[in-house]
Amino acid sequence: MEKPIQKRTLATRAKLIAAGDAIVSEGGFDALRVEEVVSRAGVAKGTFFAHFRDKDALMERLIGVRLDNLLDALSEVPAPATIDAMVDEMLPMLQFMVSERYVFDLILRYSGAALIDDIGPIGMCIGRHETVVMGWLNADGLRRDVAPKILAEGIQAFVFQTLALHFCALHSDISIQSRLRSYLKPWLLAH
Amino acid sequence: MEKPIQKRTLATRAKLIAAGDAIVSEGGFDALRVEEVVSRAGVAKGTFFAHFRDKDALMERLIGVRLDNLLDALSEVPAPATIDAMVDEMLPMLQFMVSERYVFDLILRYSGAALIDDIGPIGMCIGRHETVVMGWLNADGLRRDVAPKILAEGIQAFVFQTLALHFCALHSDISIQSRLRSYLKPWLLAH
DNA sequence: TCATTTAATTGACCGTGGTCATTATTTTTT
DNA sequence: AAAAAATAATGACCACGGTCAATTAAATGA
Repeated sequence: MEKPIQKRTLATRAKLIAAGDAIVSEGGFDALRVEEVVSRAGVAKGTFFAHFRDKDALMERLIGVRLDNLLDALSEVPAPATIDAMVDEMLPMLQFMVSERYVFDLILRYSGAALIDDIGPIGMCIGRHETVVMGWLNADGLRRDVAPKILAEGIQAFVFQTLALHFCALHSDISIQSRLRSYLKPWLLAH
Repeated sequence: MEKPIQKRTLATRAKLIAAGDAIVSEGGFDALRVEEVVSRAGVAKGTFFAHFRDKDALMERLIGVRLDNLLDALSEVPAPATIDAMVDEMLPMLQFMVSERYVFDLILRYSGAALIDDIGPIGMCIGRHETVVMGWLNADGLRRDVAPKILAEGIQAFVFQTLALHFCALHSDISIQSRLRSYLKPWLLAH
């Protein structure tokens, strides 16, 4: 069903991604310029857009790789027994998400799939995260009156709320962890 | 403490806002171009940026006005007695928020204040909304074990989650109302 | 009223993402 | 192996947000 992709195509794409990755590790995601990517990759500008719909599509891939690494680690750990432990496990991923405002905005925008058939790397990661978290919801003391799917979606909602408020000067006196805990305890605990 | 603002300044700003408003009502927020705004207002491009930090600052004002109108209506109604009624009351505002992807993204990005002293129109509206909603939380049957402030922030989180999923093809089979209800019932109801 | 200071306006210019007709390369057909 | 068809790469070009030194108009002081 798949058309055979030329080796040249793969090579070019790899060069573009490598170039983008290098730029990001030097100056952060916000510093990435398409012109810089193509000049480092040694291709013309048009080539970039033959491989990626737009700049954000490359961004998504670069961010997706990092999220995937964090998720690999996350899916290894045993289900945390308390909300505090749950928050602690999620912390590295949250810290990456707020490492740059640009990154957070992008994750927010692409966390849902735009079209059914082009769910991007970030959407995939959010889905993976939801699955991992859903697997934690059998711990003792957690409520059983709500479907795990809804519970997991709620956790997502609170994560995004927490991170959004983190960027807000008015509310940045509270740490990410303690704010997230203050949402998750009433959401998840049986009472 | 305020420097007296020239009448000319006010007039120019009003012309810019009127022009922007006209463009938006003709073609939507996404269709607004700064060049078009200044040409309709009969001023030079630089003038625009003397009045607004950037394009989004005008956008925020235009969206803010519409949100304020919706909030005026919302703050008039008596506190809804059920979750269903609560969702129904919020619906007009939610529908505006998802009227354009562009609008939703902008509201999301500016719903928190960037700096303590420049909380923008959208941030103000989100704050107003939170206050209105917080006033609803004394209804019978709602939980009392969580601070109203946290409860209200949670409602915000679920609203954004609901709207985000609304834009996601994978999840758009469920209506905004029913999804929001499925979050708010477990969040707000005593059990 | 005129000179001086302060504030508003101008528009040529720039950075950067994205397009597309043309050219070059690879694959398929004969 | 040559011709034809399909795919990839090119770079001049455009759109559009945003900047800033120069200019013009308004407020203030004498």
